[in-house]
Amino acid sequence: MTTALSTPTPFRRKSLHAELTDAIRNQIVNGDLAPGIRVPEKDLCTFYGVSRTPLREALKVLATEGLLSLEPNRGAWVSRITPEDLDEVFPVMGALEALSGELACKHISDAEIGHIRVLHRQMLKHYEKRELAKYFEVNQQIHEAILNAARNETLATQYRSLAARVRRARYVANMTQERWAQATDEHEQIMDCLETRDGERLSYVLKLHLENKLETVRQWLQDNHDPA
Amino acid sequence: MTTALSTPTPFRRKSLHAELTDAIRNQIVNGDLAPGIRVPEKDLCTFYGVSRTPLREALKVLATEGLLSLEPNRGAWVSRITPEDLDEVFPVMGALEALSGELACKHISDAEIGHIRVLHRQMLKHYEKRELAKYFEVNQQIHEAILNAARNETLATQYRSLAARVRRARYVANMTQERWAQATDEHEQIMDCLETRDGERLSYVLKLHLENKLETVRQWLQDNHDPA
DNA sequence: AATATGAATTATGAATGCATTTTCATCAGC
DNA sequence: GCTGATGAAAATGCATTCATAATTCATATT
Repeated sequence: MTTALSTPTPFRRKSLHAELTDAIRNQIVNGDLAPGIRVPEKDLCTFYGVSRTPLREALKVLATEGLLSLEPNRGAWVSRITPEDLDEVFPVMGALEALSGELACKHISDAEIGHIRVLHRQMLKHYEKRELAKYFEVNQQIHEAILNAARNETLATQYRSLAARVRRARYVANMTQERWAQATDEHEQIMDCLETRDGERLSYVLKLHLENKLETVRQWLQDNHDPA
Repeated sequence: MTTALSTPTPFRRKSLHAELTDAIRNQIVNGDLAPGIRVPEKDLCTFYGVSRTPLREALKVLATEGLLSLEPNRGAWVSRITPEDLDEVFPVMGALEALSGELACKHISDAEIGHIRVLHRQMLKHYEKRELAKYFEVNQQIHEAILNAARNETLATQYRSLAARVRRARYVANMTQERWAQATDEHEQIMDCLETRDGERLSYVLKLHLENKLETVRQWLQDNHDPA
């Protein structure tokens, strides 16, 4: 009874609202749509060449993700990032990241550790050349790989949702040389923990790593805060 | 400059899609819409007497919350609760609840502790009379009060979202006398931690409490699992 | 009888249109 | 000059309509 087609591999095109959600989310996360600005439906409709119906569905989703705030009859704004937001979000991310470290050490394969090792070396090279953007890029890939190793989609989804909210700040946060060196050192420890599969310590290091990152982002926000 | 009206309290009627979201969420969480069943748009439209546009917006939101699953061109289903789901969700809830305990002990006021003490006594009475539904009700209020004491809306939102997903199971989970006694004892400890503001221990107890709850729910799921 | 095929039915995806609310420019009154 | 009123313009909320994909059911074929 086994044929070449015995394994079902359904392929379905994403619906428009889903694609819009992803596209607009990217626009927000990479700062293309700046925090605080209004987002009239009409503008996005003409930009994407779609009607209001699927667009509005996307806006509702992004609002529940915390990237937009909607006011009835008044439309959508890109959520602002206040210092209070950071103080709220980072502890939660810390708890989730700690859990991800713990679980990752339980489930991670040798191949995955190897892959992260490769990413780690790439990141170090970007650090030496002071290529901030590329550093961030690889950095994010490492954290993503750890998250995947935790084998918990619920955890990953929740974490990514929060990360998206603060990543907008992280992108522009210019680290001091000192902080950058420290972060790199912390990543060295993270690598160690993974290779020895020391979940408890990884949990601790990741949380610390994030707390230090909070300081960086908070600093940036103080320097660049826009008047309400 | 502080007047009676210094705190802005904008007064806006919720929009229809928001009310629908809440209403349908309740239907799902309290089991009125059972896990696994199809949810045709038309049925909900006639039930609520609304058109498809706001309804569909609500469905998108509930899908991002994990209560529904949507398949393009095929419609919506109430998410099933599998043992794998529980194994994913509970650890994440555990991490969040641990954090909430830690934060609550930092911020909770004497009045709030007093209020929780009142709820605690109520719960004990329901336990003695073996009133399961009322016990659950007050139980939930206690956890909600702790969550509020943590003073972190982000945390609260994330936690509630996960709690909603498993509450459907919790409602029907019939506890053994043994487990019930144990849970009550754990709540005694929770109360102690709050009154001594021992965040570290509360964190630990809440996590343990949740792990035990997982066992109960998992047991129920084994007994009542419906065939896919 | 069992399976496969294709038309009819039904459901969802997306665009359009109308009603209501906000916004904003203009102007009257103090 | 500032406050508040008025009406036009614009934006949002929701219903309806059209398009397209999925499902169902009758029919044909083996």
